[in-house]
Amino acid sequence: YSSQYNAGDPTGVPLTGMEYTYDVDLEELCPVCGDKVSGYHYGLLTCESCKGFFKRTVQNNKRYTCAENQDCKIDKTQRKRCPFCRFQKCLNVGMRLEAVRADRMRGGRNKFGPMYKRDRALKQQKKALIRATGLKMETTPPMLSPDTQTDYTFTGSLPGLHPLPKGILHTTTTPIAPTDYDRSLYGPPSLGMAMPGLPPHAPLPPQYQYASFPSRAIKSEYPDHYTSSPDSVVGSYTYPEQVYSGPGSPQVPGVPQLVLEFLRCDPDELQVQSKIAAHLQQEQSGQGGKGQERLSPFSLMCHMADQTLFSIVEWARSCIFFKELKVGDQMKLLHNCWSELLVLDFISRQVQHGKEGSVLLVTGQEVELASIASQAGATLTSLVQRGQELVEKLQTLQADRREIACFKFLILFNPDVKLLESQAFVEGVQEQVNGALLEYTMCAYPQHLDKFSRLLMRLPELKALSAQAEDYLCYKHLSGEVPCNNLLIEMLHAKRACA
DNA sequence: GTAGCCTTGATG
DNA sequence: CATCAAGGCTAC
Repeated sequence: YSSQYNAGDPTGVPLTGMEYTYDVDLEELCPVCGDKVSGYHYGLLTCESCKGFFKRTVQNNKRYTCAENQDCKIDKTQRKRCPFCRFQKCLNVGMRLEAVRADRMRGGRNKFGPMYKRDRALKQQKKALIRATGLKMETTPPMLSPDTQTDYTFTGSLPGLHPLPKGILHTTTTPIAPTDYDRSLYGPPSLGMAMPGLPPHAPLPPQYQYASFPSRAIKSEYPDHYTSSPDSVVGSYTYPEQVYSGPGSPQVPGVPQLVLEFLRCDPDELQVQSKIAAHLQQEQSGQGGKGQERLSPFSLMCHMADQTLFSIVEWARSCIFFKELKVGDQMKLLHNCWSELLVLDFISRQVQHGKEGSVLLVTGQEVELASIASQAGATLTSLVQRGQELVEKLQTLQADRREIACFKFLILFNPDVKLLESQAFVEGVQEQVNGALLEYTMCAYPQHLDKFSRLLMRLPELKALSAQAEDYLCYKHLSGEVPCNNLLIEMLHAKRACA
């Protein structure tokens, strides 16, 4: 049923990507039926009728059956025909069962309030960005689920608390500490203040839900058959981590502790997106006094890559194992693999969200492959092409978030890097990560026993691709086309200096 | 059962 | 006091 994912694009206008697109607000349409949105309901913007339908279904614990093949098209005119498929779609697009109140209390706010607020802010930011850069937006931004949020409450060290190692960063921008403002609003209050030294898995107080609304009540009220949509749904990358697990629930079976830790280290995608989008906007408005002179698409991409690199460095510096290393070793490792991490970041975004025929940027902007082919040079086009081939292979393999998270560590802790103070440690980490990834793939995908080795085979390809990308960047740099004060260039120099 | 409009009440 | 997402009501 995930084939209906793209239904919210009634215009079908093949946007060329690089030009200003008229503000036909696709987001104003209900993701379930395409009717007019009346506000946020049960987790996302929907129309009034789907809101009511969802409420009735959940409150009255309704069960429907589909007379066809459970893949009925749901639109404004046909939404009444198959409630089964309509409800399926409601769940698929992300409507939240927990937002229907078991106690039927009226008025007030629930825990989604801050998420709505955040989503609004992000939408506005994107709108401003589209004006500034002239790039098309992704039509269906993934909404952050509060459940996912709690995964990130253990932030380790905040970037910005310590100055970055001298030499790695002294460019125009200083990294801004992520606003933990929102984060603390989502998470349980006690977690929001995550005390230093507190074990990340400390038992949690049982209730942060609605007052007089025990979380257990939610589970019993709305049986699993709603929530447990098996992961086997092909291509359903919407909310892979959404499985509801109550506070203090035991760890996810089959997922090694280390892999869970890697996921915890992963930065919040929307936060990065919003930060980089804001930065680019600022960059853009600083150009040409009357706002007429836009940055070229290429230099825009450079800035984007540059900012992504910043976030990658931030990620590395705060994540398990890496933060134990001396700064000198940290730099050596990063100098060695920055481009691979950058390419992997791009690739994994395409694997998870990418639609065929276009690529998704860190900023949430979407660019048609056709427009790249027509506007970019041959080298860049072929780079993107190779990237897409790798994306397809990873999609075929069904590489998931956890595996990608392992990839990042395998790349970062490269035992081939010479002259490390903690050579043995790095080798040890590499081995541990390999073990964890193997264990995970065997447990999670027992039907694909060779998944581990197939995944590993992609790493050399990634390396080759990133090397090619580096060469390209070097060439562009030599011809003076890369904006100066660029972390990319600094990394490039540092690496070539080592070699 | 559907869907448009109404009432409610915590939040800022 | 305004906002706005919850639930409620009711003509179709």
